[in-house]
Formats: sequence, C-alpha cells, structure tokens
Amino acid sequence: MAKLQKSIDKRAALLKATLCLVNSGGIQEACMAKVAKMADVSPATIYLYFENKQDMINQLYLAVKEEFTQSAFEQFDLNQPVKKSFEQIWFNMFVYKQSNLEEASFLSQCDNTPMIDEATRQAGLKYLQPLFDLWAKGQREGIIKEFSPFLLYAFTVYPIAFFINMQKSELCKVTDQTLKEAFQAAWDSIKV
Amino acid sequence: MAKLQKSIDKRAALLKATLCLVNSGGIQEACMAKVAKMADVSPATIYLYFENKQDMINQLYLAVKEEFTQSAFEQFDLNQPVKKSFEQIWFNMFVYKQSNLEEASFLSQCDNTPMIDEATRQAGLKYLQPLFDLWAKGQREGIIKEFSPFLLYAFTVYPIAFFINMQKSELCKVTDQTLKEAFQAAWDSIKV
Amino acid sequence: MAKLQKSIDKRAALLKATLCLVNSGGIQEACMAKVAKMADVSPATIYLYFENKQDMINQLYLAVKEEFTQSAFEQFDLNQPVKKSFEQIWFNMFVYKQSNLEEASFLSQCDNTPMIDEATRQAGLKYLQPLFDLWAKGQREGIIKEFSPFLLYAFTVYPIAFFINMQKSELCKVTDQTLKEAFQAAWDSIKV
Amino acid sequence: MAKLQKSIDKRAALLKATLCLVNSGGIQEACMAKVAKMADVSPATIYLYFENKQDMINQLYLAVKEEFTQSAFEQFDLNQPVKKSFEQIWFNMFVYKQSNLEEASFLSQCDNTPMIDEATRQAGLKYLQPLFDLWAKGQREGIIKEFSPFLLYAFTVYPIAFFINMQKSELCKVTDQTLKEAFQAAWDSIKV
DNA sequence: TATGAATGAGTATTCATTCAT
DNA sequence: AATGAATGAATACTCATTCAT
Repeated sequence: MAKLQKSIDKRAALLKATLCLVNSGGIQEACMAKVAKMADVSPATIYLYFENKQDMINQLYLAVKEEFTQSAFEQFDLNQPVKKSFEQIWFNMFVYKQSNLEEASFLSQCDNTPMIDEATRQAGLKYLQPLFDLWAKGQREGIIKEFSPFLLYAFTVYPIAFFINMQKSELCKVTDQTLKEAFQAAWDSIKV
Repeated sequence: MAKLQKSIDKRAALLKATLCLVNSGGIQEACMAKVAKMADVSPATIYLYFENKQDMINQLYLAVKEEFTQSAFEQFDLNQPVKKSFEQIWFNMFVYKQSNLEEASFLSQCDNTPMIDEATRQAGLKYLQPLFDLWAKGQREGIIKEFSPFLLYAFTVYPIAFFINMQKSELCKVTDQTLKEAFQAAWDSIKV
Repeated sequence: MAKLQKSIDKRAALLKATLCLVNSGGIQEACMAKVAKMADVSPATIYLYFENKQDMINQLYLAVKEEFTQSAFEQFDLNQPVKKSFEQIWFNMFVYKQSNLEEASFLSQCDNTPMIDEATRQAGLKYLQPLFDLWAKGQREGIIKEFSPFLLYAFTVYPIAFFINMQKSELCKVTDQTLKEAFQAAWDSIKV
Repeated sequence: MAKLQKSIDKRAALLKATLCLVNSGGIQEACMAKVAKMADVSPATIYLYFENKQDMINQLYLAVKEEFTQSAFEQFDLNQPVKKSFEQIWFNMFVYKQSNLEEASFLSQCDNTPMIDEATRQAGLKYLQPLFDLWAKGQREGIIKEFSPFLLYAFTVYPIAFFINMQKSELCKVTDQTLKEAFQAAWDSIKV
C-alpha cells in the first residue's frame, strides 16, 4: 500500500514538474533531465512511468483536462434551468483557471500547439460532453442558438484563456466587475 | 537592384520556411538546419539575416501580424457606421485566416506560448489600435458595451482561431452559414 | 569501488587527452570532439566530468600545477641549508619538466596565454608558497637578495621553460654540463 | 603614391587589429571577421594582403619581433664596453615591453605557443644576432660565462616577460628600484 | 583593389533514451 | 522499482575562406 502510494506520488511529481517547466518555457524547456531533477528522481525513472516524452506530455494533458472538467461540472445538476447550469459551469471554469494558472496556461498551450497527439486531443474533447449535452437541451428549449457546439464553445469557453494570458502580461486585471461582464458577453453570444 | 531583391527573397524564404516548420511541429521542429534546407540556403546564411533563432521567430511574428492586420483593415473607413466597420474588419480577419491557414495557425501558437519575447508581443498588439479606436467610438455612441477592449477582443476575434484549428481536425467545416452564425455570436457578445 | 575507479580513470583520460591536444596545437586544437575521441568517450560524457571546456582546461591546469609542485617539493626539508634546499627544488623542477615534456609545455602555454581564468591562475600560484617561504628564510639569513619573490622566480624558475621549449626546436641540447651551468646562473642571479 | 600608402596603412591596420585581438583572448578570439571589422575593412580584403590566417599571424610576429629588436639595438655601439652595451640593450628591451604592453604580451604568447610556424620562429631568432655577437665578445674578454647563448638569453631576457605579465595581474608593480634589481639579477646570472 | 554575401565544415553543448547494477 | 553513468544524434551558432561584382 505504502509502496503503491509512493509510486502514485512519483508519477504525480513528474507530471507536476513537467507542467511547471512546459509552462515557463514551452515544451523545449521541459527536458527529461530537468523534469527528473525537479521531481527529485533519476531520469531513468521517468521511463518506468511513461513510455517516452510524448507519452508523458499526453498523459499530463489528459490529467489536467480531467481535473479541469471535473472542477467545471462539480455539483452539476441537469434538472436546473439551462442558463443557471451554464452559468455555474462557466464560473467554475473561470474560477478553476484563475486559481490554477499553471494548469490554465498549459491547456492553452496544448490547444494551440502541435504538442499533443491528435488522438489524445480528441480524447480530451470527450470530457466536455456534459456541456455539449446541456447546450443541446438549451437548443431544444429554444434558449440557445442553433449553432454547432464548437461554435458555442469558441465564443464562451475559449475566450477565458485569453483573459488568463492577459493577466500574465499585466495589461488587464480581472475584477468581480469584469468577471460579470465576461459572463454576460459569453451568454449574449449564444443565447437566442 | 537585383542584389537587393535577392536579399529580400532570401529573407522571405527563410521566414516562410520557419513558418511552415513551426506550424507542423512547434518551435522545436523549426531547427536552423531544417529551416536552412527548406529555404535552400546554408545554415550560416540565416545569421546574415537574423541575429539568432529567437530574433528570427520574433521577426516572423511581427511580419505575419502586420500582414494579418493590414489585410484586416483594408478599405477601413472610420466614417462608416460602427457595426458596418466592425463587420468588415471581422470578415477580413476571418477570410485572411481561412485563406492563410499556415499564418493563422502560427499566430495562434504565438499567442498561447512563451515562444515570443514579451516586448515583441506588446509590439504586435499595437497593430490592433484601429480596432480599439473603432470600439471606443462605438462605446461613445452607445452601441458597444462599456467593456475593456481586451474583453471585446477575447469574445470577437480570439474565437476565430478556434475555428481554424477545428477545421484542421476535420471536426467542423466552415460554411457560409456557420460564418454568418459566428459573426452573429461575435456581434451579440459585444453589442449593447 | 570499481565504478569509482572507472570514473577516476575516465576523468584522467580526458585530462590527458586535453593536455596532449592543447600541446600539439593550442587551445583551439583541443576541441571537445577530438578530446572525446582520444579519451575513447562520447562528447556528451565530457560534460559529466566538467562543466564546460573552460572548466576542463582550468581543472587540467590545476592538476598539472599540483603534480609539478608536488614533484618539486618532494623530500623538501626546511631544516637543510637554504642553498641546498633551493638546489634540490630547482633540480626537481627541472627533472620534472625534462621528464614530462607535455606537462611542461602545457604549463608554459598557460602562463603566457589568456587560456586560464585569472582566478584559477591565482590559485595555481599558491602551490609555490613553500618556495617563497624558503626564499624569505634565505633573505633573513642574508643569503638571498632582498628582492620580490616574483623577481626571484622570474630569474630562477621561469627560465627553465625556455630550455624545454628550445629542446623541442633542437637548437639546444641539455647535457649534465648545461644543467649545472643553468643552475649556477639561477643561483648567481639571486644569491647575495 | 597615395594608393601605396593606403595599402600600407590597411596592412598595418590589419596587423594592429590582430595583435589587439590575439592579445585579449588568444588566437581564437582573433577571427577574421573581427579583425576585418576592427581594421575597418571587408573580410575578403584580408586575403589581398595575406595568404591566410596563419600567414597573417606569422607576418605579425615577424613585424613585432623586428620592431622590438630595432628598439633594443638602437644606438648600439659595439665599441663600448660589453657590460655597458648589454645594459643598454637590456634596458631598451625592458622599456620597449613596458611601453608596448600589447606587443610584449603578444610576443610572450608566440614564444610559448604552437601559434607560429617553426620556420617563422627560427626567422625571428635571427634578429637577436647582435646580442649573441655581443655575448661572444664578452666571452672572449672573459667577462661573460662560457654558456650557450640560449642559456644566457633564458636568464637575462626571457625573465622580462614574466614581469610584464605579473603587472597585468597587479601582483607586482615595477618601480625604478625593481628595475635596477632586475637588471642586477640578469647581469649576475651571466657575468663571470 | 575592394567588397558584401555566401557557405561547408566545424564548434561547444544538449537531449531523449538506454543499460548495467 | 530505481538509478547514475553513458551516449549518438542533434542543436544553435561560428569561422576561415571564396566569389561575383
């Protein structure tokens, strides 16, 4: 049991280290030696947990994506009104990214980079199914525009990443006010 | 004269090669040897045109950003109604990205990656000034929501990149219909 | 134990290879690839033992300097008469250089070249302390001229290098006779 | 005439630049591009004046050696007493090196480095003939020890370089007093 | 005579991965 | 399971030299 836990910890430490390094300098900054050192492990050990670097990145992507969506769909209840549900998810997403800047930044890189296998990318999309289902429900109720879910995603969730990046450059601070405004823009763009 | 032209051509060929390689495999795929070979030039020649790799990437970024915004603001006339102007710019942007997938993909990587110097990134922002001015005018006229221009950008322009990326994965085809829908979403998100 | 020994051997082989190459064609002949090949090791392996080329050269310098001075001060006994002691040290130095032409030639390069860090050079000087102490004693006894130890060094030890170099060009052979003469010149220059 | 002068000037500028660069960072610092830039000339132009880099270094060596010895034998009169003559030459040499630190440092590098062709090195030796003749005269007169001229050189002239180098490290200042002392050491080492 | 542009071969250094222990 | 040492191939960059003008 203790042994298993130690294994899990090491894997987690490796993923965390990779996240941190990719974040600070892109994928080329995350060389195996640095990842190993940061995780307090020998470089050779990495290969006990992952097939190779690409595999490690892929697994990291899925892990973060899963954590992100789990957080997004926390307390999600399909019986609530669509707007209410959407609002909750949207804010959950925002709060997650705001509180987990590293993870947010990493996801943003992955989504705009040939860093991740196409297959893995597709797998990541699946986590969003509940949101797509919600939109479908909203469309049936005539509340949400009859657009492709990708389009809806592009105008509601994707913009969140832009903010998070903006804050890094200190060009733009997110306050309660801007947060409300952002949600309003998101909702206006897809509501009927 | 012929010499100067040859120089300009070589520089352009190098930038094009870099664009292509970064696009296909991220910054690490664009190694100097490959860039040189693709531009049909010796690796040493690169350093006649650029200080180093980072400088080459930065210059490429600025060049593409400039071409993109020039295309976006073509025939831009501040005397037209705000919505009309915005529509024109938005469609110009979309068409540019749709017709220049390589450039679009590259810009998307740059905007979400520590690939570009912060200073260069800021310089790139300046090209958007006319759009920011237009929004300011729209706000004075009570047509556009009183949000930060970055927020407006996040919900109107930034989502375009998502589409372009989507198409690559063939999950989503852009038709005239979806294009209209996308613009509607963009406009709805920021109009009062 | 075997592992440690192997490590020590490799480091020694690298230093020896560097010595040999620097000697034959200056620092630029000692490129990492050649050093590696001569030490029968991969270029990457060098960096397990040394931080970089400069560090390798510095460490080589200190190692050789230490070996040289250890050989010089072998059986050194401060209780013997000053001249006797000096004679012993001087001959030890000569014999060392004569029997270790590679090392001698290398030290001579280092002492007249911006090849070595200033800090390392200073560190190398410390090894000569016993000789400086001996001279101080001789000065207190009124046997040695009251000159700066650097001056004494310049006229007694430094000239040895000139011979060694001369022999390489075959302009000058060192016999027992010339050896005696050389020591006489050295002693005459500093004795009261 | 003006053209010839311009040519001479360029050659001199190239030699001066090489001297300066070799001096500051060894032969590898003196790359053709830097030499050219420092001499305000195109890299290609260097090859109009010198066959290649080695040839340029060789010619520089001979030029400096010639200037040095010309300065050393200035006002040299074989009819003066041997000691007087030697003193004059020795001080001339010292003053030259003290006043031309760049040249001194360069010669010191050349004399202890495989930087210079063996043939060129031998050619450089010829410039010292008057000094060797003086010593021969002194030996005939029973004033100078019957040693090989190389040995005499090693203990009188060669040590000068050590001082000049010492001063650079600021470990040792040369005053009128030390200068006198140094000459005394030199003379004592070779006088009968 | 003089050059700026061009380059092939080379330089120090790094990296993902493997292997003996 | 875990590792430190080892490495071949690659990486960004440099350099002495050439050539068309």
